[in-house]
Amino acid sequence: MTACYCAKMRAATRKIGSLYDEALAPFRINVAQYSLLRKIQRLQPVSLTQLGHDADLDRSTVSRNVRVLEKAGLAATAKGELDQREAMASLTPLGERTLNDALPAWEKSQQAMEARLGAEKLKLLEEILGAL
Amino acid sequence: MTACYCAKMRAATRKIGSLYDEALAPFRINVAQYSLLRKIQRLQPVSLTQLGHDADLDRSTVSRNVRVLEKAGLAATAKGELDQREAMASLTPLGERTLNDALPAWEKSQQAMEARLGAEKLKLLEEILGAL
DNA sequence: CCGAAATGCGGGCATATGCATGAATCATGA
DNA sequence: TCATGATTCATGCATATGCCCGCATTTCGG
Repeated sequence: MTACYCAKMRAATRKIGSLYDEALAPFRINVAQYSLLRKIQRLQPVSLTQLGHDADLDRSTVSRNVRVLEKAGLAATAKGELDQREAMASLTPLGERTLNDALPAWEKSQQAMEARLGAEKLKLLEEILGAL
Repeated sequence: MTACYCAKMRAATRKIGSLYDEALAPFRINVAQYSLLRKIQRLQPVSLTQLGHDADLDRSTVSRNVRVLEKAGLAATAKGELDQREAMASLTPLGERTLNDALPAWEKSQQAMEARLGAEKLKLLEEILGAL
């Protein structure tokens, strides 16, 4: 009986995620928050729906995750000017600073991945993940 | 700026997971539950700690996930005979039957992965995930 | 221009996950 | 035997995630 590809991916993702989380812990964010902050930074001001599309996340998930960032003072939301229904997210100065401060830790994690897998496999992994 | 390997893995895992979840939905279980049920089936009777080791999950996570399976009537726990501290998990007849019934759906999902990636990449993926 | 359909959101409900803590039990050494 | 330390769990706290529903706003057809 073959092993479950999905279960393996889930386990590997948990493991890798905990490494990134550990590296980002000094900045009081986890890798999910780091990724979301990056997306907000790149797209701001951005509606939650758009963030969800970009991150492949359910809109309600984005809504709650952004709220956590708001509570932490890293992001802020404001009603859209054109469309009053939209909640536009953007980074606070603290959010920007946190991303800057955390960058080396993130890069270190990226390098840890490269060290563990090697450039070749890493490239393949990216290709495979992209194909999914 | 390179993309975050971890974020990509997380996104890909969510996507794949939802495919398996969809396939397993008729049996009222998701892929996390399917995996846990399989592990229990393979090791039963098995302590929650051992399950956690095997699944690379926190003990408390296993504890709660097993409780969900119990509520669904798919698994049961009993105090260990040798060690009263241990909660030994095993499948109920319904759990066994559910696993049997769900097997084709799971296999279909596995085959979908093969169809999407091809045998070669899939083998690489397994190798890479194993190396993590 | 106005009512219906579409869209964007928040909240409720449920599971998954990890960490820290405290209770129960077991093992070990004095 | 008994106190101490180790082990096994459950629970509280927090985040992540998805689905569904109801509300507000926007858009669009008549």
